[in-house]
Amino acid sequence: MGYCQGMSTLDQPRPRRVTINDVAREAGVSVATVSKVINERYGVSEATSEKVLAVIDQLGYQSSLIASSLRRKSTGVIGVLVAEFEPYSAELLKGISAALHGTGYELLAHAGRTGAHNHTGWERRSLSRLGHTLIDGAIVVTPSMIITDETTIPVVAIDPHTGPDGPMTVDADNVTGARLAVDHLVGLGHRRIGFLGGRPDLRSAGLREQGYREALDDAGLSVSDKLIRVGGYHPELAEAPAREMLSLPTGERPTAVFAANDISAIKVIEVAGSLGLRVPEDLSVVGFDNVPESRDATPPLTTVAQPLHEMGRAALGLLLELLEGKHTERHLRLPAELVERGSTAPPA
Amino acid sequence: MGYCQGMSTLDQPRPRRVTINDVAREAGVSVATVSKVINERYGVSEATSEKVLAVIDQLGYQSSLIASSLRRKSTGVIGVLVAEFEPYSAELLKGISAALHGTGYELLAHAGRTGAHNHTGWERRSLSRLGHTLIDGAIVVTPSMIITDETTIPVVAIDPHTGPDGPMTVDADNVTGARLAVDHLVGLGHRRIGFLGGRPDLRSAGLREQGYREALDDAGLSVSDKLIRVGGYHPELAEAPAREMLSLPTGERPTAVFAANDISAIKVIEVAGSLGLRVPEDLSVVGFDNVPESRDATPPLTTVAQPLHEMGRAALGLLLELLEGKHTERHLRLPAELVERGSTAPPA
DNA sequence: ACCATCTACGAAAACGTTATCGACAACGAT
DNA sequence: ATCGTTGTCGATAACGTTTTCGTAGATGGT
Repeated sequence: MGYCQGMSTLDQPRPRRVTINDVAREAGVSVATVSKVINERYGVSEATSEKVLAVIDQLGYQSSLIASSLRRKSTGVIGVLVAEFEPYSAELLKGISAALHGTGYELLAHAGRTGAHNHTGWERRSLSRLGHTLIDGAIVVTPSMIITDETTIPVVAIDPHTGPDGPMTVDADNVTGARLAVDHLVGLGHRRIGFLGGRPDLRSAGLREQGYREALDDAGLSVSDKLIRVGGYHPELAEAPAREMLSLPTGERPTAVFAANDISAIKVIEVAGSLGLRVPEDLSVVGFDNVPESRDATPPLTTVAQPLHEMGRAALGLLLELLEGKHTERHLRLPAELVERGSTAPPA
Repeated sequence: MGYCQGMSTLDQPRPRRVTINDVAREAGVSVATVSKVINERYGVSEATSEKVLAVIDQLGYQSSLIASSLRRKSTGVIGVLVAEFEPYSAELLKGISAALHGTGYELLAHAGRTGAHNHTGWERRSLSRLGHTLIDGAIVVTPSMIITDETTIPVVAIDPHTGPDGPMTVDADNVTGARLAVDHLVGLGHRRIGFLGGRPDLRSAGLREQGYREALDDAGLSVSDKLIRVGGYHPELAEAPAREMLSLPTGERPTAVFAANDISAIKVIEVAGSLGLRVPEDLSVVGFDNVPESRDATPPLTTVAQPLHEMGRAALGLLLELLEGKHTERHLRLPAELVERGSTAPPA
């Protein structure tokens, strides 16, 4: 019996988009001309240009990114793929976002393995889904896998670079960073320095161990397997190895421990306390990452900081240059920095 | 003289997009049919559907979100506007991102006042720039201003709601949260409870003060202006008022302080220490927000937590319902929760 | 006057989809 | 046979831009 006619008042009538056509008609020119004015193309007189701009202003016209993206073949959006929104990626995002200002690009953040969907390789799927269409390029943070360059769009990874066939990368100098930490301890006079490793599947963990070994070598100190333990990125995973190492008989027990990440380092401090060891008087501890918690630990943790902000900025820089066709460095390595706080002191 | 022909080998020839046309040709059907298959529209036989799907798979076809966005008038992207990527917004993003799984929507994060561009009202500009085209709807986090509904797209704010004319909102129950904190202190036996306010321009700060006053009233305790100080969201801004309050003569000095945010609360603990007051023996302290630092303070801070994850999820839920035309609640208020840690105890 | 050269502009063809609508065949019912 | 009906399918017109290319008019040199 016919439709309910009153319904139409319910959906508030959002005003119809004002298109380039409206502007053209109002200004008495063709759409082509309007487009040229917008994009500051050559070939339009001063007079008409002003007139068109006036109309644009008056009508409040905004060009449709979607339509123009379709025509040119780029969207002006770069994607950032992170596993999760935690402080580490947040700081990177901050750097990227800051560097984005004024470039005309937008940032599309995509979190991968939220929830139970912890399938490795989510990066590849996300990239192929978004990359074909929505984004011009991507920055992927600590990928769970090697991104091969088979993707449609340029990619730069924030990750230690592996081989010549991998994607472009930006990372902090993990080896030198670790050496900074160990050199600091050596400089304080420590001779028995333990190492508590990080997540074994993370390449950065291996590099930090390498830095540890190199630093000891250079200092003429021997590397003892008894002082090296593998840990993880969770407090629980660090507890047992930390306790083992600190329970060695005096004389064998390290006077200082370098942990591959702050989470583990803080656990070391805790375990030390439970064993009656004072930090830093009886045991010095250095971490890596400079997570927010490290500042508030007791004592505040001496640690190695990655220049996350700059890394984000650099990654974006690389990506943009790639998008603009300039061929540049394929790998950028930024220096890590030692942050001296209260958890280190000369040995007793 | 002709062009340099060798150049073409330099730009690696990214394979031409495979379009819906290629699929149609290969499958021996029309593009319309392919489109119907993709979108699971009614009116295509089982046989052709399978054939088309096979071809799609074989060719690795991915439909262009840009083109389809142009045709339908929606992009399947929702934008999240945050002032900055800090733990607070990161947690919200996490919730939103988790809730996004399976909806087919993507998340476009946009950070507003990075760098020196701290103009209030950036939300409006960002919304009008993105909203017209790139995103279907937006969630804006603690806007610096009231978002009027004049925007082209649906918006829900994560913010205390103000009046009937504002946008849809989701927030934590600041008043009840504050009452939780004060009730806790009252329950412990405190009678002189101080309040250290937050950033005066934040509506949440006012609501927390209101909760403080209500709780005292209900407990039959008088509200004394001498025990109320205005602070801010920076440690420095909290120091002077905290020192004033704690320097009152014994008998007037509060035995407990409720601070409108953790930053200030931690400063209170610090100041207390410098005045020779032990926490929690001589002074109980409760904060608000449950920032990461609160867990690592000494002693660990008792505080009120906002259910950020759920708030993000709820905001997205509201937005999606709005996008799908269902009219729902315009304002959602989620309960805050008291997190009891070590900074509170009965008075001496 | 005449041609050559510019400049300013517009018509029209893309870009890759989706939605409408009409065509056509097959089929059952009269 | 005739007439709906139903079930598949394809032409085609959008969606709002950008870009190419042709053309008309103005300019300048002989």
